[in-house]
Amino acid sequence: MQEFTDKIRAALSERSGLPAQGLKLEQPRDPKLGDFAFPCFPLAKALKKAPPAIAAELAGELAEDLDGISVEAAGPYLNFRVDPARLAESVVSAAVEAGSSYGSTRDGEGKKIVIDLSSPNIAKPMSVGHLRSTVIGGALQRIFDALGYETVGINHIGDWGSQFGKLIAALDRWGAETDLETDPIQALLALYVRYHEEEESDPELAEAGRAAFRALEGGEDEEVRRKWEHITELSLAEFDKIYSRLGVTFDEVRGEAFYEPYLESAVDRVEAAGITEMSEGALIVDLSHISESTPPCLLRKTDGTTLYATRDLAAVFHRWELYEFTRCLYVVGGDQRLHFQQLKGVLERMELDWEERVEHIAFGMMRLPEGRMSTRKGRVIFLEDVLDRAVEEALRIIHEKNPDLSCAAEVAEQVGVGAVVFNDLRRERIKDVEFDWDEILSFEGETGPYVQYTHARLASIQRKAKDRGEGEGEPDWAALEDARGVLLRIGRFPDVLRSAARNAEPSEVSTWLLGLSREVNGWYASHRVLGQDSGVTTARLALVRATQQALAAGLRLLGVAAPDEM
RNA sequence: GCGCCCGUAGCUCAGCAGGAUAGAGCACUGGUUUCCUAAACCAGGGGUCGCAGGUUCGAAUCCUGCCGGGCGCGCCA
Repeated sequence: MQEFTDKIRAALSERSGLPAQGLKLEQPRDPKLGDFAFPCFPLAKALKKAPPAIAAELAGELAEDLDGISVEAAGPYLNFRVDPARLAESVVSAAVEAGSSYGSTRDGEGKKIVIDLSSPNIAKPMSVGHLRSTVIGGALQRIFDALGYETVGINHIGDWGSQFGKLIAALDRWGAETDLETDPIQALLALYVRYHEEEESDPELAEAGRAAFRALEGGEDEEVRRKWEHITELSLAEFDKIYSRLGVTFDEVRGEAFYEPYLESAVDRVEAAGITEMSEGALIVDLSHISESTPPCLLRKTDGTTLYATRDLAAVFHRWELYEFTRCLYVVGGDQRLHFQQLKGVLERMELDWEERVEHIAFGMMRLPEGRMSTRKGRVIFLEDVLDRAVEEALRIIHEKNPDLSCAAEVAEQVGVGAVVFNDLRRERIKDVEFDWDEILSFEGETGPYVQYTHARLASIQRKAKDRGEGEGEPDWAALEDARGVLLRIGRFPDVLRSAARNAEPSEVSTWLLGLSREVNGWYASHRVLGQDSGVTTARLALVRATQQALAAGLRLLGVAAPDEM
């Protein structure tokens, strides 16, 4: 479709003298007005004429330049309409030829994008809260891949810090009475909760926790190290089960511990920049250049051990040296805004010019109706339970609506998990979401299953056409005149992807999928594909195919399966 | 107290880097299946775009203040 917009821009640029790139083509309010619109207001000043007069004049001139595109002035607007047959042929062919890679470009060739995603903490179960980073990050990685970037998805496991000292202390004290093998994460969680319950009234326990972390960080105590490694292995094995259901893979799975050997040099590097100071016994970087009230970044505690910020600093240095990224995206909740502001603040004070390539891709918090989730207080919803219930519900509906479906269990998994994933990617990532079972188990309206269902019906028509040997004639492209809405949606996909990547916003893809589904469902309800005049059937079938593939391409980027039957 | 984020229909959200009469879904009411999957489609009601100023030919969109909600604020991660 870009061929048409390029043509319009070029002609407009020629006639107005403005650079083609800056000309913004919009969609007319009412689709009846045209396919693209150009408001003439910005030209008024330069030409010293009223916008409607400019529009009228340009309409006449442009009509000569644009072959196959009609122009009409409507007040201060210029409305363009592409010849229906040309639009149909162009959009449908592009989508069908590209197939599952429709929307892909080479925009990002030679550029690297590092994405920090998921990043759960060891020894804690994955809650629906962790879903967000995993699913948003996974979608972003696929979107950037599709645009030709080289991406590096890093799962930065929270496997380090004083909490593991606490856990080891708890294990030392109560390990004998704990079964770690049957359900390791639940057992570890119970230990963690118990530690916190007893810590306050038991100074010895608190000291044991601190001592264990010191020993862990010191690296000389083999015993402590082994316990920590065991905890890590148990947890990672559990996480992998979820990741495989979500279809998420990583290029690197690195715990914070991985950066442990780099901590000293990271601190040295910051110190060498001459921006550190001692404050109340701790090593800090002052950040008052950001604002008077920005708290300093702590690199080292009074007892000499490092902190979260130190490790993230070591990690970002390491990533820069390894990849020289174009963008380094941290898909982390908005509650950590200050942390990333401080991290970037330190890089800024070090005068590293790549500081602005580091971005915090913040997302809203997942909350329960009764408030914030809290693992310690047992106020959490486990991701596994949500997936299981969604799949169960999908299976129930399949039995009800399509009892003959052959691979029902497999499709139920695709639909159930798809519903959960899509639901999370449906709204702008920045918005907080309140967890709601009814919403997540709903498969009607603006949901993943709605898009999947649309896809399945389009796939079904193609199967039937093949059986009957229909749709092999010369396509009568003009017959797609009244599928304009569908065509324009399909044609817009490459722009949607670019925008989604620029804004690191997967919801732009979900919104597009819902719009295309709505559009094609409306068309489907009033047009029959099979059994028409050969040219009409062929053209409609091609549209069906193009739409089906476009939907599949979009769903794939979001990490949602596109079953052919459901 | 200070800082950041959010605020569009009863509910959940779109509204594309300011542009034409603010759009969907859910819920509610009514309709559509001898016809390619009714997880669908069509029709209907429902809005002072939190409030007040400002910038502009033009503001849901940009700026300022206020209100409401969320999050955060040195040795946790």
